[in-house]
Parts: sequence; structure tokens; C-alpha cells
Amino acid sequence: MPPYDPSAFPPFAVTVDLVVLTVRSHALCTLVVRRGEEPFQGRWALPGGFVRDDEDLGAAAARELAEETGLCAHDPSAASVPDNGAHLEQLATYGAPKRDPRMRVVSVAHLALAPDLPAPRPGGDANSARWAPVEELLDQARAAGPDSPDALAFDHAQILSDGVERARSKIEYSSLATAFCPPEFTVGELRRVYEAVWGVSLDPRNFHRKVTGTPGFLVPTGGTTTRQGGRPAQLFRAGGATLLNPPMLRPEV
Amino acid sequence: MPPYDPSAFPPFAVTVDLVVLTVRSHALCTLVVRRGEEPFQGRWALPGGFVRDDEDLGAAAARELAEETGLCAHDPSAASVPDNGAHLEQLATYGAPKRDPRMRVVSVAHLALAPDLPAPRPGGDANSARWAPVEELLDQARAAGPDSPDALAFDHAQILSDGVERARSKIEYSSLATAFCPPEFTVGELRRVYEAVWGVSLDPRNFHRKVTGTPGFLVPTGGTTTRQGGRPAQLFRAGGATLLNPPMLRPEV
DNA sequence: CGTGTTTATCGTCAGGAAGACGACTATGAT
DNA sequence: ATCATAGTCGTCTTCCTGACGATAAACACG
Repeated sequence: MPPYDPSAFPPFAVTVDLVVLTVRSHALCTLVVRRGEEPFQGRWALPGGFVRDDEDLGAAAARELAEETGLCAHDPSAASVPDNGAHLEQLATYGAPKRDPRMRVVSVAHLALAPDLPAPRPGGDANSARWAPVEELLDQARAAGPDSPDALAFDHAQILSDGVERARSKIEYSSLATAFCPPEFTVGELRRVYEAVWGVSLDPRNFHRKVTGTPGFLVPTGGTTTRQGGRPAQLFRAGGATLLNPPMLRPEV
Repeated sequence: MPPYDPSAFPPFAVTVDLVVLTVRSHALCTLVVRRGEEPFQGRWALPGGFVRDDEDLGAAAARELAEETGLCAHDPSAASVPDNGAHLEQLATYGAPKRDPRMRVVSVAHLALAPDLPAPRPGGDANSARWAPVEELLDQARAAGPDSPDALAFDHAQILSDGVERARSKIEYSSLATAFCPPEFTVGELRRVYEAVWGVSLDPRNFHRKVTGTPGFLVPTGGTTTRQGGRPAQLFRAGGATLLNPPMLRPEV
């Protein structure tokens, strides 16, 4: 079989970028790293890197996730679910001709959802990393304009915004919110995830009725905990159901 | 600014592939072209092609769509809506290392939804094209195995399957089903779109109540038609609403 | 040791949406 | 004239949700 004529197509670099979301102290946060080199030196950016020659896109995203956070990605299509596994899915691909001033780069963005983690460990080429509340980050980007030093590098504000929107809508009709929780969690903890991701407050009684009444969403472990204070709460594990029907309803406004 | 070190990353080819869906004689159909060259010569494949050097991903998809069908893509974020505009959105990106045996190719798949069209006009490098019922196509692919001559080329069966699933779920909570209809259409025609895409039958009375009762979904044009036979039906145009709340409910299996 | 605070959990009630289905209307075909 | 076809309006029942009262079980503090 003849190889492609190299003049028939322009060469691209392909990268993966990660929107890693977690819930910390009642706020939806994302992992950002400070860029150590041009372009956008000193600006915050999403973690990411080049896809290797023999590597699938999802594998590249999982590798970058592990390098930045130590998380073991948990592909939803795979059977084994490691203990500290994060949810990882492809988000969208960004390839505007000038998005990287140096050359043509197409970035396959991925979305990762993780429970609250210890402080990020800086790794790879990033010289510092932090969890930033997404609301603050996106407000800054909107207010300051694209060339302010507060703005995210490249088109990462757009990617982050798309990732947050994906997470917000996906917890409506799937059991994905449990990806933000530790392996065992209470109904109240799950409710606080929804409240943080959506930025609303939900009625604890109706929420309890809804999630415990949806078959396959939660399975009781038998244990209880008082780690949130107040009356002991039952502990649950995520059930097998991935699609919620009928969905959780996000309150208006 | 220094350019990237070319040894720092492997070179990729980037293509766009199109899942073009339409509804023809009560069945969901997709556009496939017969491959004229190796690999997979003689097999059916999704239309697609290389992304050009100065071209955004969406623009490349729109160009390929126009080349294959004559349709003018209608970016949902753009204001102008040409008459024969099709809905076009990014679907997902496929980049397994061996998906193309010749070299590393990353394909950014797009999903296009169009009203019923005249016979496809073969264009570009495809020597023939046809509308194929997706059910038949996917059943064949499943039954015959990946190396049968009936199977789609590359990983296109997977891409098609993902595209169909996206369309099926997206018409639940958005007004996207109108993209399958001509500019003016009746409630019955819209219902037949849902029936064809989901492969179910819906109660005409409840469907009518639902769609006419959702604000912003449909706006009456004042005209009527009898092109479906029977009592004259009101003609509608798609309204401004893009999100349906509450959604259309897909009946249980 | 009681009292207040916090969180969890159960129950009730009213309003809205959807499924099932009856009834009527306006065309074209025979 | 009659029938078949498709569209449109109503009714009834059931289920789900939002609002909210009430109780339960822990802890903190005097």
C-alpha cells in the first residue's frame, strides 16, 4: 500500500488538554498550571501535552492526568475501577489555525472529574499548579480581556467554559456527580456536589427522596458517618445505573 | 519566539469525517461514499477529507459537506441562516494509532443534520455516493464483522454509531429535530422525524399537545398544506427556542 | 444534664406534565 | 355519498416535583 503523499496534507501537532474538575469547600474548582515558557509565559493554562506516536487520544489524556495529579483515570468503558479512579471523557477538539502562534496545533480536550484531592503535585514542565475556583477564573477572563495577564493561555478559557458546561449538564441526566465523591458518601455530600457544580441550593428533603428513589443510583453500604456533623447519615456507594430517568432537574435561573 | 523543536512531537495528519443524517421514507439515513482507493478500496465510508493549512475544523467540515451535498452548513453560533442550511456540529475525535494503516491520522468527526435531499451528487474523490438506512448499515457491520466487504471502512461504523446516538439523544432536549424538516413543516411531519430517528411510534395527539405547548419551539406561518393527505395541517417554522424544557420523552423500549 | 444547633430522614399536599384514548374536522379517493 | 386519511381538541388518571411541616440523632455549651 502506498504511503500518503506528504505534500497532500499539512503537518499538525496534536495535543491533549485537560479540564480537571473537583469540588473543594463548596466551590467547583479546576486544575491550572503556570506556564514556564513562551508563548503565554507566566499565564495560567490547562494541563496538557503532546500525544505520543503510538498512543491513543484517551491514553494520552490519562497519562497527562496521572502526571499532574497522580489520579488513575477510569475509562467508563473499562471494567476495572481503581479506588482513586477519576472519570475521564473526551470533551471536544480545538484547532483554529492561529490558536498557537508557533505552529498548527490541534488539541483534543478531555474532561476529568475527581473527588477532592490533596494539594496538587507539580509535575512535568509545569513549575506550579493550583486548584482555582472556575467561577472566579472565568469571571476574570471575561472582565480582563484576552490579553490581560489574568487571562488563561491560548483558548483555554473557552475550553474550560465548555468543560464546565458539559459537567453541569451531564450531572442532570447521569450519575456522574458521584465521580466528585469519595467511594463512600452520604446523600448530603452528594447534594453539596450538585449545589457547588450548579451554584444553587437544593431542598435536602426533595433531593433525598429523588436520589434514594431512583433505582440503581445509590446502594447503601450499611455504614453511617457523622463527618458532616449532625445526625448520622447513611453511607452509599455509586450504583450501576449511569443514566438517570427521569433526570435531576436543575432549578431555573 | 522559537518554533517548536520538530523532534519534540510526532507529525499527524488531521482529517474531518462527516456523519450526514437525513430522514427518507420513514427511515434515518446517512450519506456514505464508495472508496476508490486503498486502503479499504470498494468499501463504503463516511465522506471526509484533510483539513487545510489555514482552515478551522468547522470550516473544513462545512467545506466537505458542501462538496458532497451542496448543502450550506449553518453554524448554530452564526446569525445568518441560509435557506438550505444544515445543522453542523462537532461530534468527537478519533485517533487510535492504527486506525489508518498508512500513517497516523486523527479524524475530527462532525455531525450534520439535513432535510430530505435530492439524490446525492458524487463529488471530489468519491466515485459514488448514496443514502443508506443507518439501521441496515449498522446491523450489517455488526453481523458481518470488521473484515467483511459489507463493513464500513476504517472505524467509521463506530463514528456513525456515535453520531446516530448523539442525534437520538439531542432531539430529546433540543429543537434539533427541525433541522430534518424543510423550512416550513407540519406537526405531523415533525412527529414522523422523531419516529424515524427513534424508531418508535408516537401518539399524534399527545405529540401535538407537547410541541405546540412548548413556548418558542414552533411559530405558525399562517399557511396550511395537504401534502401528507387528509385534513389540511397548519404550517410552522422553527421558533427561537433551542432547548426544550421539559424535554420530549423517548418512550421506553 | 438539659437546651440549642446541626444535619438527616419521613410525610403530606397541591400543581403540572404525560400517557391513554374518545370525539370531531377537513381534505382526497372511489 | 361514503370511506380512508390525517389533523386537532378534550378528558381522565397517574406520576413527579416543589414547598414545607415534623421527627430523629448526633454534638456543643452552659
